[in-house]
Amino acid sequence: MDETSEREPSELPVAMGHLPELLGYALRRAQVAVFADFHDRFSSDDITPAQFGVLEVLKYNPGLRQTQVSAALGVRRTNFVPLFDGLEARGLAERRKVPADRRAFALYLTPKGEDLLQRLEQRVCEHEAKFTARIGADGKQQLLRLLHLLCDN
Amino acid sequence: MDETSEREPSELPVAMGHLPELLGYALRRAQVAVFADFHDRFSSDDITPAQFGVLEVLKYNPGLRQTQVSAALGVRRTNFVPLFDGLEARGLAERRKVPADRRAFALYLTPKGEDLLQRLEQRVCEHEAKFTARIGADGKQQLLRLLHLLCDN
DNA sequence: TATTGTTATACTCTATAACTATA
DNA sequence: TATAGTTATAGAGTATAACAATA
Repeated sequence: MDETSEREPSELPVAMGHLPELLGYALRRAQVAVFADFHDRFSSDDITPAQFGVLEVLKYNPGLRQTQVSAALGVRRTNFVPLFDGLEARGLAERRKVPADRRAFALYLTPKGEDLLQRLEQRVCEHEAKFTARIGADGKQQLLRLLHLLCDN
Repeated sequence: MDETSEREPSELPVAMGHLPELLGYALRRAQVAVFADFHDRFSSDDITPAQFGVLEVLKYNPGLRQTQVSAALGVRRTNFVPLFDGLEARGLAERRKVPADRRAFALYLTPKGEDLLQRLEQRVCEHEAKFTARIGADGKQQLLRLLHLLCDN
């Protein structure tokens, strides 16, 4: 194949227009990059970011009601059911009946879930460190501040 | 209902543990917030962020091959097919045969697509302005810089 | 009547394998 | 043998409606 004529279209860089200046586009790309690294590190443990979030909330709020956990994480209560089922089936967390309200379940980590979470938290720090290395510790604090401002209105 | 005893669990704020300091968690929340606003503004035009990205890339790279467009946007070529089909069916963009390579398609905006994109771009500025108001113009530039550093390695 | 948790379901996104027609 | 585009398909993630048990 003739190199000069063949490479004609593919060697030119693609102009992205205004996309790089759009917050939504930049946020999506960054989120995909960070979640991909999370997946690389934790798929062998069968832990997704959403599952990690549930474990983390239960650690600091043992006994919270199912609907409160799902609301805090921005997951609809209907989608939270299979999400928590997976953790419970693996013995990482459990539902307990609440005498005061027989409709409700209070959620808790099991000892096994606490152990796993502790080990996960250490490795999450390494995951964070990978990206902190790219933007610096100050950069990370600035970034978190700006991201929270974006959400919290 | 007795207010003091009833509110016991729901009135306490939920502790989010380390989640607010995790880049992935903060990025996801911010992205959801920004995309929700995009959806509010553009769902009546049946335009998703991904479709807007395609139109934008075609505006600045008319005649680019299908695979190049999908690669530039981080969409697998197999998923790009129905994405572009939707735009083509609505007369916003089109595939043209390439004489030099009869396997390939070169992609173009139609005049109708150019018109729509111009109107979309104006309204995307309003969408951006909503979030820029929360973090300031400097904040936005800092945020974009940090987000790009996070991806570009 | 309203709320908690659940089921069923549907729609979008994303991911893989395999096909066709060309190169 | 490799590449461009396509099809089929399967798995997540996310959305709504409706139900049973309980408040």
